[in-house]
Amino acid sequence: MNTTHTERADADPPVMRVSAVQQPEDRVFAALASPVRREVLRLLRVQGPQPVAELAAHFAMARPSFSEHLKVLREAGLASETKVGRQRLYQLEAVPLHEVQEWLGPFEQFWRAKLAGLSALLDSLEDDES
Amino acid sequence: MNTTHTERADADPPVMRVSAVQQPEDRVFAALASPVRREVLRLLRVQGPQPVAELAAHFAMARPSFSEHLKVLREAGLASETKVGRQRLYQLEAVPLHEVQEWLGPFEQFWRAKLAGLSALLDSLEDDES
DNA sequence: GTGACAGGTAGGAGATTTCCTACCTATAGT
DNA sequence: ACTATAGGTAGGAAATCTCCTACCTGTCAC
Repeated sequence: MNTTHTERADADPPVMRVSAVQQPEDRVFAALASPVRREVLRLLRVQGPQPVAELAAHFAMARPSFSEHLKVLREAGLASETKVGRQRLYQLEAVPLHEVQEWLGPFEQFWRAKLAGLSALLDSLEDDES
Repeated sequence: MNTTHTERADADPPVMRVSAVQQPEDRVFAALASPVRREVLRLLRVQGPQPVAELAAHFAMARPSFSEHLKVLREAGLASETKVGRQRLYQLEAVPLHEVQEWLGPFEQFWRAKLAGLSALLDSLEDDES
């Protein structure tokens, strides 16, 4: 049948308003949106902690630009720095990535179904609340 | 004279240049960067396929703005639409999320170590690059 | 001390994102 | 045919992102 009432829409259900202050989770997802920053995280993972210059060598951009990327990673909690002499060792902080993983978790059955060609299972899940 | 001939930097190792054309993976991560779009994906997951109006009811924004968000999700391959009469049913397409999951995979041991308080293990992995 | 080096901040240009209002297309019902 | 509904596109304002050059701070070497 039709829906119970006409679209009263934003009165009854919880309406999402994008808050001015960024939630921690938002910062993490936003940080991952840049290919440069994802590559930095990968480098920190496979090569371990290293100074800025060593990381920056992989990117064709001016140093201050790269510095900004590091700042975004720091503020998302994805990297930390340790001062060693006049250099700063950057280190991967992976815990926030765990939150991303947890966000993805509930979706897993869907792509699993799709990848296994089990569209039937998918459909049954989807039609379940109708 | 700011020529940087003292830096071996971008000669030897592969230098990352952010390509003008967005890779498919970039689109997916970029799509996930918005809290609005993540919430849309969640709604499609827990409530199944539904028309635009039903989805839009959860957000305090004008319809065309919401329409743009749907476009981003479509172009990232995260949602598909099916015309049904004069409405369009949007459906979750979860497969691209699998790629995100796979990107996260190699980081898992790091947050596992951290969450278990096994910093020792973490350090041994990091120093492994010899 | 002076100078070189590592890396950050300041401020701004240009591109992109995000939102808006106005308008268009397609379908359903009368 | 005419009107209402569903939802998209067009174009633009404002905010944000990404990059730059110029400059500043802190540390090592002399």
